[in-house]
Amino acid sequence: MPKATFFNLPEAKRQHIIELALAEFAENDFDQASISRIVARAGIAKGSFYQYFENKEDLHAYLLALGAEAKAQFLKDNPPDPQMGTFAYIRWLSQAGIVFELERPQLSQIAYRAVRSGTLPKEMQALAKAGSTSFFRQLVEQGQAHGDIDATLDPDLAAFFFNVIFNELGSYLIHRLQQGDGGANGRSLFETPEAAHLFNQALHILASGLGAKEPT
Amino acid sequence: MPKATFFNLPEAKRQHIIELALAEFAENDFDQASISRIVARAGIAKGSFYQYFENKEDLHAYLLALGAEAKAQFLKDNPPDPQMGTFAYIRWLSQAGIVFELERPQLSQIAYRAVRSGTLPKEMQALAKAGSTSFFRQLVEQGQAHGDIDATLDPDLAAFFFNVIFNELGSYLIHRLQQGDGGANGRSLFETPEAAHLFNQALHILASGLGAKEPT
Amino acid sequence: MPKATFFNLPEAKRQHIIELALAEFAENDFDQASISRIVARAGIAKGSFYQYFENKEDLHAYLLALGAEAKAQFLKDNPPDPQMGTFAYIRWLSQAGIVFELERPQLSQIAYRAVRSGTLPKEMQALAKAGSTSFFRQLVEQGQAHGDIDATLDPDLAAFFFNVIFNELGSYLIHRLQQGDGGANGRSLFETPEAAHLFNQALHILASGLGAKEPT
Amino acid sequence: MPKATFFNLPEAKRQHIIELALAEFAENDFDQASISRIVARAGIAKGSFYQYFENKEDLHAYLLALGAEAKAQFLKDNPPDPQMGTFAYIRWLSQAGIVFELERPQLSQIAYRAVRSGTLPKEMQALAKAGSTSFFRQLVEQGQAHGDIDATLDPDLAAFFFNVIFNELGSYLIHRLQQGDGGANGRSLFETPEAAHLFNQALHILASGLGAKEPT
DNA sequence: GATGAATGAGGATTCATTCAT
DNA sequence: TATGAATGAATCCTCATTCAT
Repeated sequence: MPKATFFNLPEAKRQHIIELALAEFAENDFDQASISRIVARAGIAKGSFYQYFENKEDLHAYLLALGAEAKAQFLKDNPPDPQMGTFAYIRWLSQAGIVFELERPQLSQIAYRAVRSGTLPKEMQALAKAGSTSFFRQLVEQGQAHGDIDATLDPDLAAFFFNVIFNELGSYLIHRLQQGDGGANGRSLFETPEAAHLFNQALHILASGLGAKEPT
Repeated sequence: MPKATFFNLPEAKRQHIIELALAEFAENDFDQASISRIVARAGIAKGSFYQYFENKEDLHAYLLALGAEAKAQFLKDNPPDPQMGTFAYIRWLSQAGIVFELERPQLSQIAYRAVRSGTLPKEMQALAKAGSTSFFRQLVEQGQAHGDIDATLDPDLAAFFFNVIFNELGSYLIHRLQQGDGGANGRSLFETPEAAHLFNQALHILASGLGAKEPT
Repeated sequence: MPKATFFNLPEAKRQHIIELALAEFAENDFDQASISRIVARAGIAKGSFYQYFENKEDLHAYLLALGAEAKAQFLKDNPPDPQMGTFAYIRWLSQAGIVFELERPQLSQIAYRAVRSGTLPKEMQALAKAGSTSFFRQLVEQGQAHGDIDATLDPDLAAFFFNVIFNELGSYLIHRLQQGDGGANGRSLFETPEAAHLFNQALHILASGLGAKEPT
Repeated sequence: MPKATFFNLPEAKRQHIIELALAEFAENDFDQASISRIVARAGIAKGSFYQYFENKEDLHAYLLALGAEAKAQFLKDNPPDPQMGTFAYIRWLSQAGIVFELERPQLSQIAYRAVRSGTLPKEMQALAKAGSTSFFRQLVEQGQAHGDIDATLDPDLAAFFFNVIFNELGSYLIHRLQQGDGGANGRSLFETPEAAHLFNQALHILASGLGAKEPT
């Protein structure tokens, strides 16, 4: 955790540092990210950095935490219909994830790097993995209990499918939709008929593959 | 390419160096991998390394080439039934990939890192990426032509599903099956009823999600 | 340019580093000069050097700049008589060059090496070369216009004579006068009758060879 | 001196090695010249090199000796008119030097580098310098005895003028004449009216500056 | 006599972290 | 609290020379 010193900083200065740190860690893996670059750009002294943070890892962990918090807040601000079934919920979650990625690309990118790095210091790696895994695991179990998801499926395997598609679908769609698109960003990119069509198909594939089979 | 000097080395010494290099690059991304560490462990002089290889990149490329060659050989040794349909083909490919990963985990890991790094020298990156994307794209189009895959699906999106599942399923299954398993490795780990069951389910999910819908 | 860090150093330390660097680059060509040697002698950490300078080239360029500045200052402090003719001007310039070389032999040596190396970074080389060449070229043209220099001479060839004699005469005289002289240095060495005599003869040779021929 | 082994080599092989070594040392200063490159290009083993030569310096000294020998031979093959005066002799010597430089540029270049390096191992430097100095010194003394050269001049200073002009004039003329000349080489470049004119002027300058003054 | 693998000190440069002011 | 100079181990890479075969 950042030291108290950091939180005593004037809001503007703190934000400035965070923004530059986000940019650095969004563009570089942990090892490539450079404290020197951050402080140089932020215009603060090297030593000051170590008055604010324990070390490089401390800053990184803090940014990841910021990302988690921002996403949680985002989901809370875009709440699901409490009545929706499992696949509608997944649709909501996935869509929210994509919009979040479009609106806060740096936070998403840092989290993405962290999960895929293997260089993640210690607990974070396990934590992140366990987090998403157990979340989807729960989701699957509820879906099976409600009859939304094929109850004969191994729940962990089903959770794996949700997890991996959930993780990659956003990047795939964004990358694809940005092809030949000057540089629309944010929500707008995703509010096109083509986007809706692709998204529907993806969800349909998941539903067909994992959904409960109707008795014939 | 390694220099002639390297290939003139006694078999044992050459193997020793390769093994240590594989370990280093399997555990570290290109930038983090350390030539110093390799030579220290191998008990050779720093200078000797540069008698064998042009530079760090040369060694890395060689290891990737070794991996590609080993995998190609492996697939040739475990050929598919020429008559099989799309999903059977995917099953074969996926299974072969998993067994290869179990038997040569370092080679797989190095290739995996390389693809996900963006630091790949020049052509290799494009080659690898284009390779897998266009490969699955082709597979999907053939499947749609043969009636194996739902022809109404966007072929690129379907290829994405194959691609991502193909990339991640192996790691997932291996990781899961190794839980609570002292350290069985290679084929044996994968020749259990549980493994077969999970694998069948995974393929079934794909087939249900992406397969052609029977007319009712 | 050296970093701000360097200029913030205590005067004494900065001077110490500069002196050692001057010695190193005066005794070695750029490639042979060793940063390791400099820092070892200066008793500073390798890393500190790179807090002061961008890199080896940065230090080298700085020393060259110091030399250029020192020489310019020196010439300003020993101004020519504004009325003097071409040969008197050459005499003044040459004498000043020699005294400067005696007083700041390292600065002269570094500049000399730089000009003769061909390894000069980029602009400096062209600058130095063009500088001296075009400078003497101008001088010759003015001399010819004023009737000081034989107007039938190829001006470029005449400039070549000035240039080469100017470049080498100093070293020659210094080397010669220091023979059998314990170690007088600076101006004193040059303020002897012998020195004056040799210098007069050299200038006379030039004037006879290049000067305008009196109509008989 | 090269070892006996070297002189026992088949003529062709020996020549081949010499040519590549000449190329290397003509293009690089002593320290930059690379034994590795030479043996690689010559297709001989590293170890063999050290069977032929004591070390790098041995080879370098040998090449310098070859150059000296070749030049001596060249001068013997283009003998001066035994009756000519000092300036005619200088003219002949200078012209021969230029033609030699045009015909054996590598040998000239190596000698030139050696003289101007200061890195020259030990004796060679002194030797080379002393050699040319004392040669011109002798020439001047003879010229003064014969009344060709102003007897009031300091003979060492006069020798310096001959020496430096002699050393640099060739390069200057060659460089100048090759401007805007596709790539004529050898003697032809020097057999033009412009070349003759420049050469005449240069000699005339020397003669006017150093020659005996006619009593008026 | 020929080979070529082995050596190892040396080169420049980077960077997270510490510490005295 | 803020500063920023100091550190030094670590990075990749080069090259003349030696020595066992």
